[in-house]
Amino acid sequence: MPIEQDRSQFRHERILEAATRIFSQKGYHDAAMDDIAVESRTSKGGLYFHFPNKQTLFLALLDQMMGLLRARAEAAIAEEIDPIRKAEAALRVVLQTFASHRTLAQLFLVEALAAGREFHERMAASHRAFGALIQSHLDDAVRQGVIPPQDTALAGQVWFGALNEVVTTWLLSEPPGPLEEQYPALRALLLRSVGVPTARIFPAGEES
Amino acid sequence: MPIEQDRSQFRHERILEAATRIFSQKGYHDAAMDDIAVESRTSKGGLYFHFPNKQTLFLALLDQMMGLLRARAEAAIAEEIDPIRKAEAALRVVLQTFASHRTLAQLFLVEALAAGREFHERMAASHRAFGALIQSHLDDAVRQGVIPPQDTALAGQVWFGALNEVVTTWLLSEPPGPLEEQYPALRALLLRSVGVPTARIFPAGEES
Amino acid sequence: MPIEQDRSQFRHERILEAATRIFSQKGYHDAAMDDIAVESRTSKGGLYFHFPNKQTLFLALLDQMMGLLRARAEAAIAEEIDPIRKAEAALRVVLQTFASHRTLAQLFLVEALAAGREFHERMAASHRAFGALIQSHLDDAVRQGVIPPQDTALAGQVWFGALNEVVTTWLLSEPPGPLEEQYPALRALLLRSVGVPTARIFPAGEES
Amino acid sequence: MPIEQDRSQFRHERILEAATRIFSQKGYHDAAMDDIAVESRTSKGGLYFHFPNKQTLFLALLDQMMGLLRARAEAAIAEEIDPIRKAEAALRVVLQTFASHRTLAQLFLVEALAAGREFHERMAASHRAFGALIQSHLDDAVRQGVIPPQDTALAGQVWFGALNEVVTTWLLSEPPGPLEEQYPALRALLLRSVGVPTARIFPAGEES
DNA sequence: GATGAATGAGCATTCATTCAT
DNA sequence: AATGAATGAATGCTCATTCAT
Repeated sequence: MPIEQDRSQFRHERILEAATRIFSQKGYHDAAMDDIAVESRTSKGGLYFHFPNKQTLFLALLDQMMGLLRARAEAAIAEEIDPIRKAEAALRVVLQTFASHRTLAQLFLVEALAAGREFHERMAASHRAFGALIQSHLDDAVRQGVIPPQDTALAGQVWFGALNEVVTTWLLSEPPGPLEEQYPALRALLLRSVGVPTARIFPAGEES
Repeated sequence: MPIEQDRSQFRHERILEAATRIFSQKGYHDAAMDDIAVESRTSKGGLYFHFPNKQTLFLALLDQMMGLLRARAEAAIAEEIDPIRKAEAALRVVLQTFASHRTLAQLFLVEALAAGREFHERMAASHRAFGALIQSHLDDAVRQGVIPPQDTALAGQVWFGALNEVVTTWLLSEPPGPLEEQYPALRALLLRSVGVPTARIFPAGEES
Repeated sequence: MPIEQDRSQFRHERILEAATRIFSQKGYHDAAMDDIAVESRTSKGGLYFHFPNKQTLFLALLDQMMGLLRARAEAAIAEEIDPIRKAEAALRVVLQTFASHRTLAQLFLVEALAAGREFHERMAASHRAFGALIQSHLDDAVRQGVIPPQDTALAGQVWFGALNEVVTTWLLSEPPGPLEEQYPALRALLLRSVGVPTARIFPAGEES
Repeated sequence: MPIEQDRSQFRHERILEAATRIFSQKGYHDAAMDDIAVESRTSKGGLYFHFPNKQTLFLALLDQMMGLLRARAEAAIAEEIDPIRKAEAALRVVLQTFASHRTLAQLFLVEALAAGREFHERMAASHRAFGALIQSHLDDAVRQGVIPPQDTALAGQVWFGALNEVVTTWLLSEPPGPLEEQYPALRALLLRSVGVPTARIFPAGEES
């Protein structure tokens, strides 16, 4: 019954979209399953047919988003050869993705913590994953002698924390300004933080 | 009736302490006013006499904590003359304070977001305040020519974001390791990020 | 605050009465906590203040009823000296109590099983208790040589089972006839079952 | 299409068997139609094709069981000539059947009440039927002068009630002991209850 | 000031039943 | 005949907040 399957899958996705909207509008706790049912033009029973409970539905959203970020980041990284440029690419892509998906960013950076204890471990894992990604390329850079030996694990955390803060500030500011404009300065700060020579940071000498 | 006033104030504080424990144990949403009433050996009515509602009680906690952080930071800053050392002092003190008050850190960095929309603006303000503190000293450093001109507002955000991430990771890790050991490396990264000369970062040449 | 206590206790009892009515009207499962709240002129929250959940409320009812039966039976038994007469008294009193409290009987004999697994053990205990009561007096009778040695535990069960069946049939019959008229014949059957001589059963020789 | 008919009938039976298992495992209310569908390797739609609703499905089970009991009892009764022995046979067979089909007994004696109001009349009818069966043979016995004239309708009820209690106690006891061992003592009690001479009850004089 | 009983809106979840395919 | 996705009414329970005493 491919037709039925398609329809079911379509509804599945419609629910995910609706949930994204509702959760990021109202926050995890204030979002009622009823709201999501209405928004996805489904019945409450239909919702529960596709997702066993509210928590799982929210987790599905986070996982979906992690997948998106990871895929984009990996694609961008693959296009670069130089390890520093790889790390830069990861930073840039995540910033861009958040910039163009404010709703998702809201979910990922704010609501995920707000959703309660159960999600903390999951979030910690996401943060670790991003940190590890940066770290691996910084390690390459160290190996190649581009930057001095250092605590690259911490550097990964610092990069993600900085990104996180910039995006969160943007999320909580009303009205939101252009997030992407922050990228060059952020890039400069973070590159400098790991000891990338100034010459490499400002190729044409355009110190801000 | 100064005695009664004392008693009232004493109870006020007992409630705050109890609330701190309960909120950081259970999280904002899962903490019931009942729990706090019991923990503070008061009645529910008593609670509501001192605080008009749950939100306000939680806000009082955040404000108290902000006050503590601010006081400590300002004291530490006042002891330094050099602007870079002032900025460093702020960073160090906040890290130390969180390290020695895990419960407060939990509340401030995790639960505050979890508490819902109503707190977002407040949190944004806290973040801005810390960022501005760092920024002001970095601006002095720029003025003195110690570091190059740059987007010091962003730098302030980056410093706080980095700190935030490091502490949060520590909060969510089981079992928690020693947070303060991270300080030297974090300091180095952040000083370097704003262009402090390596010679100043590692005075005796002890590159890690 | 004895006044408040009184009021609270009064409400407690009003809830129990309302619950008795609703449960025996609709049965355990079809009785909604809402129904009971309305019937007891309370709010749902008020209900839950007095009883932590539906099950506990129902159990309180059963316990209350067990207490009533036990008290009446013991009082009646205490008035008799002869062990056979004591056993008879228990039988008679329980029959009478059920006859005059149809609602309670419904709850005790029908709904208690219908309420589900969780109550089975409790019901089994009630049955055992009644059986043991009969048994103890039959044992006395055996000891005194009034009736032959026999499996008095089983006899206790038989007596209660017989009573149970007669009452249940009456409960389920529409319209209900006079239950107490059944007593003499039931008494005769049960006395004969344990070997009480016919002469003692029909003192004046009034065989039915 | 006899083959299809067979298949349908086969499925019909598979559903009944599955329902028996599920209902007696979980009880009427906690048994979900979904559970039964899975257990019978059918779909929910399939279930509803064979039985219009949950109630009807459960009734079908009860009817099936009543039929089994009736058939066995009648067969056993037919083998006896003496009316007392006929009544005894009915008693013995029902006890044996319950003893060897614990699941069915559970359904018949416990869950049937738990299933709610709608089943009460049906159950009453079953009880009446068994009572009437006993009664008819006791009436014969009275007519033949084997036992004294008495309220045989009540006696039928007493016999069934006693049996019911013994079996139910066994059902609710953990772990279940051997039910059939109770038969001789139960028989003696019940025969004596209707006035069967002791000599007939213990042919070889083996008073327990 | 303090108490704690009472309120009631709110919500996640279940499940018998339906029906398009 | 059979499937299983969808429906939606029903319900037990929670908890911030109020208020008579």
